[in-house]
Amino acid sequence: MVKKKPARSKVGVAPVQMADVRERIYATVKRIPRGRVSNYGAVAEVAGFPRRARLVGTVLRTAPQSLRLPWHRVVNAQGRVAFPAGTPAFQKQCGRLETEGVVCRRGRVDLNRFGWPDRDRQIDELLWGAPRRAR
DNA sequence: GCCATGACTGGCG
DNA sequence: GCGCCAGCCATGG
Repeated sequence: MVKKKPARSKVGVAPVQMADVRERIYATVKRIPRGRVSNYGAVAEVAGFPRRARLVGTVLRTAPQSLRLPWHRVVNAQGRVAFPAGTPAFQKQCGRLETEGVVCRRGRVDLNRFGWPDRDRQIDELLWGAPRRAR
């Protein structure tokens, strides 16, 4: 069976208030444990806004520095740093992750190992019957 | 108020 | 692994 469309339509997406959205996203990002990483889609979902990954990016980009958010713990769904390789932000993010024990090679991290929440790993176990250690 | 932009994502070649 | 594309949508000029 061919899944035709990813159905990325507005259907099923609840309307939200940005003030509330920001609060929740800030809180969610703060909840990411040290030494773990999450991705935009996951943060959005945990915060209660499924399919709003891009919104997380926007919120983080416009977040005041004074909040001291652990934004470096958020990467994209491919487990890669969202900034272009070589940029200051890229290097800073990668560096901070390594400081926390997250292996960041060429802007890439292993979500199976460091991903938060653990849903991905659980899916992996469902598929393979046993935890697979990524390298 | 319109329009381009982007810290996204998943599918496909 | 990489690039391109379509869909989505808040932000900023």
